[in-house]
Amino acid sequence: MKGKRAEFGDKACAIARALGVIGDWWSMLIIRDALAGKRRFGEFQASLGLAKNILSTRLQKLVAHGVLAVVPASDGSAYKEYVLTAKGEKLYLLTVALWQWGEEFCFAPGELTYDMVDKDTCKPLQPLELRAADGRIIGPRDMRAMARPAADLRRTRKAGTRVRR
Amino acid sequence: MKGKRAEFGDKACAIARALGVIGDWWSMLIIRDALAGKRRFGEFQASLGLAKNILSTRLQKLVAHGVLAVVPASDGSAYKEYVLTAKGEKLYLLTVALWQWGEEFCFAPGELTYDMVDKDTCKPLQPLELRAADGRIIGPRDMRAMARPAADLRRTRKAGTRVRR
DNA sequence: CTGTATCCTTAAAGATACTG
DNA sequence: CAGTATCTTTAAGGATACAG
Repeated sequence: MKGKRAEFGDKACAIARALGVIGDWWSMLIIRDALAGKRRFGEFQASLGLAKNILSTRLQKLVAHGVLAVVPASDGSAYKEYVLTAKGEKLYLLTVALWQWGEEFCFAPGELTYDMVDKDTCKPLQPLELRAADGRIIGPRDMRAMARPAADLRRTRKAGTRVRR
Repeated sequence: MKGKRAEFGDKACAIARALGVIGDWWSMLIIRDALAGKRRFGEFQASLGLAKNILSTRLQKLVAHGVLAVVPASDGSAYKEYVLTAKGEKLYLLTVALWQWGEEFCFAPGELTYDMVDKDTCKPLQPLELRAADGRIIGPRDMRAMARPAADLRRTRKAGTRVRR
């Protein structure tokens, strides 16, 4: 988070690169709000309570990385709205992983919090599960990193620039 | 990441709290290494290439939050080893979410990277899927936050202090 | 080899004023 | 309301010396 210090965007590790994009304390909260349907500068600011210049910087960074896109305001005003791209929307899995972990381990019993629910039924979502190719559930010690070319199982790069809605 | 600035640890949002614990640029990489089996100070330092004092601070913070635990060195030396607690191990889902997103969106075609594979078969893991209580797959726009008491679906708080291995 | 303690640099976070 | 531009603060990150 210093800046001159470590640069994560060019590391060979996918985790490091992802952190280079959304690995600061505000970005994932912006994503959370965007997933909740927020799109205006003021909505984000009111929700997050951070300084406007900081929010401005963060939004610009996320736009530069193709996570958010700027579109004309839907109410006909001259302002911008910030909407998730396909790349940004895909962060919902990360959001949920963060949410479920935080909920399980970062609250004292009885503390009030919010839960992620299925929009249709309003029932809680299942905890995320990781599965092997054959469907077996994979635990923390059943996996490892393995070198291979990045090309094969990825979608087109342009997908990241398509906007939601 | 500044410090005096925003405090995330006491927010009502589980995401904010989780970010208060592992929401900086180094912690998730330490977790990644710990999941890969690293446990010694020097192993982390060599792998991450960060200053020793920073690593020391990060390790202490993770220990303080119950993500890592200090155990006597397994080789009989007087040194410490840092092992994941159950709370820390559970971060493997977050790690994989980060990994899969980074791999899909943060690499140019043809760039070399590492993949997460099933340790037994060495085959790639399935992309994470989010499911509703009834098993339906949930996309980014099929969920929302809902207020409720934190007490009901959480495990015991002590689980976080149990160490791995 | 493991760390901790110091010192330094810098840029991230905040406050705030200002423009459209 | 929506942002940009300045200015200040401060602590995070780094380098390095030092201790067990």
